[in-house]
Amino acid sequence: MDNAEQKSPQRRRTSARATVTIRDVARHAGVSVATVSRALRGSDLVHPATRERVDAAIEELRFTPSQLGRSLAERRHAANGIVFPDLSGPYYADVVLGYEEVAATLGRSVLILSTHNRESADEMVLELAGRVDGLAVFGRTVHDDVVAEIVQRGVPVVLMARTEIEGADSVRTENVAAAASVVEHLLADGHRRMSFVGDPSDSTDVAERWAGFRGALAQSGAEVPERTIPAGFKEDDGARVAADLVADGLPDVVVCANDELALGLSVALAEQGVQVPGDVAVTGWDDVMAARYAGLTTVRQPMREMGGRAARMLDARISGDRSEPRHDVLTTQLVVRHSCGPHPKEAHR
Amino acid sequence: MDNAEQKSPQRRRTSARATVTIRDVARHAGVSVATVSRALRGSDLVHPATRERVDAAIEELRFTPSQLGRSLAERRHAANGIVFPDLSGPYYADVVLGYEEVAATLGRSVLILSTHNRESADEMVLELAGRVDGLAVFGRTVHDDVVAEIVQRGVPVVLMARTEIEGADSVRTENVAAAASVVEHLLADGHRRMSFVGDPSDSTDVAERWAGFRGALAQSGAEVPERTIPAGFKEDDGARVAADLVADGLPDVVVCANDELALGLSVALAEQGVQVPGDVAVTGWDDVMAARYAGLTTVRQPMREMGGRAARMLDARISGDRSEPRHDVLTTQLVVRHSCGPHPKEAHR
DNA sequence: CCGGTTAATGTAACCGGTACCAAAGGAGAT
DNA sequence: ATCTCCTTTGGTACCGGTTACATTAACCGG
Repeated sequence: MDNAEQKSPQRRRTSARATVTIRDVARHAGVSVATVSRALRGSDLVHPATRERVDAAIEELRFTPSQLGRSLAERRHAANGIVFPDLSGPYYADVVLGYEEVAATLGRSVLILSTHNRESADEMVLELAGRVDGLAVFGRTVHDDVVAEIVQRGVPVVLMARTEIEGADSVRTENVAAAASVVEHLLADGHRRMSFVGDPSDSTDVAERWAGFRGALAQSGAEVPERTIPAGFKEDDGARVAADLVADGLPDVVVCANDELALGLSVALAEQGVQVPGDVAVTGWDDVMAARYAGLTTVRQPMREMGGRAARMLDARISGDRSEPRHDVLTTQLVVRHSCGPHPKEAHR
Repeated sequence: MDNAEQKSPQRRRTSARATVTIRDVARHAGVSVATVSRALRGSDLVHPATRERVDAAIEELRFTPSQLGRSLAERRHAANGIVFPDLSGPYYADVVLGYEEVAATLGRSVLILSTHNRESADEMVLELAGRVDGLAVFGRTVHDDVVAEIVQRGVPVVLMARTEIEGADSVRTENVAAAASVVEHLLADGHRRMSFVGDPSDSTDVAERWAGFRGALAQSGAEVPERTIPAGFKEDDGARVAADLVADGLPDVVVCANDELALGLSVALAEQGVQVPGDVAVTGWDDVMAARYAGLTTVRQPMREMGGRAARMLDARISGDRSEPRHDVLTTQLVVRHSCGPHPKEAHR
């Protein structure tokens, strides 16, 4: 016993930053570390009087249990990760919001990682996977084999807005039918020649929207464009497209892969003297806040719910759910505003 | 030696999820754990041939070092936290974006926590503080004494958009002069009776904007309202204010504490037949994307840079910088748009 | 052929918790 | 008074890495 005290030669305790450990508390309270641990966890195997002594020691030493030690012993991180291509724009923020909200409620911290277009993205994601109990991955941020590797390592993964991968849950929004409803609405308004702006190879979502767009046009007998007008997701990309459109001749409608694109396009068109919706109708996708103020016709997606659902799915897997992977599809909603032209309501009802 | 093998009775290894540890690798490569560790860290104290054997073993066993074990041994988390009142709205997302971008570059993971208005916010933040090497705290999300506690615990803290606290760095944006410039611009346009919407007790920023607003009005000799029209930060809050304004009589200008408020207010006014800027001018703050499309006069703040700077400050502290706390103030910029009335440029130039 | 270096590796003690198992002590039963 | 049984507590082996220190082997000049 005396020896034990000798062994830990208590460095100058003047006021140095000596992190307080559970052993310090135990010594101070005159009990064993096991008892302190039990008191911490609220076990009922501790005598009230003892618990009081321990609590007093904790208070006095200002002890805070190390999350690291705890996690290592419990073999769990109590944290989930979420991976994004990019956090800019209003779209992703909502997903994170929903995710964080639910995760926090479930007692899990949230680690975020935005891959931008860094080459090191794959490594960063793998590293992240080693710090969490579960991982939500948005879109095509990482290669399929990286996701497979993580799944294979035993870390639950849920994919968001991305094609399914063996062994992982997924949540996405409905695109095909929504695209069709956009087209149908436009057709009913008398529009015929439609272009689609966006790059289907960029994301599963865009690919599906393009497919739905083509399908609906084909079914109606209207002219189906052979290819999309390729573009990214930013306002700048929209502006660039505007120039080409004016040069090449305007269609009746430009259906855009997202709102930022559509908004950038509209502004650029206006600057070149093209009236929206007078000369050309424009639609977007996402229903971001700016779309409301710009009067943009668009498709609303429940981004926040998507995040929340991803967090819940992960929680279930981490908690031991071993059922077949789930693949949820959230419904979307056409929001008609001014940018697709005055709707002749009388014409169809 | 034979005994050692007995001791770890290798559970069914059919295909079970037996996490591979550094000791497995060591055994497999026929070296000690120290050597494996050295090989992992890229120490030059490992013979090339040995390194090769170790690498082969790592590859074969698909070994990934546990971040937990590593962090515990190294006594660092390699992660930073960022705390928000709420992640909704375009404003915070930008800060997180800037923060994450820089933190990732510096090799630190990012943990986010949104306190919403949960009662347990304080505990959650304290818990978070135990998982990170440094913490960025936005606005009045947590009480001063909680921040002080964290600082005192030795965790570097940087405050964003919040009054300074002993021992912590801070970054904020300039408010007083910006508010004055808004007022001056409006006065130059001939406006006189101005109201301010927002709750100064809500945030340091709002308090400073209100102060700058009053100061500039007082200096010009114009009438200074005694109190603000209290409101939160959401579009709904703006809509509620609109009703009161119409009932009580309109001023010439309504200066709002942020853009969402201003936008919600404008729409609600329009619905009640009040023209903006014809009957009343409206200004906001933040310059969110929707403000551009709504033509809202506002003040632009470098949110992204604020986040980035916070991340860099934290990094310096974590890396051992012991200099006096820094308090950075970022400059803001008045953005004049349609909502404050046609600017009679000729009048003053 | 030998003491002194230097390179390469092994041993084991941490890091800060959790939890299994054994042990001590008191109450109640016989 | 003795024997169970139950409550409470202590000792200690983990969790999975890092690293100080010891050890061994090879190489050097004299």
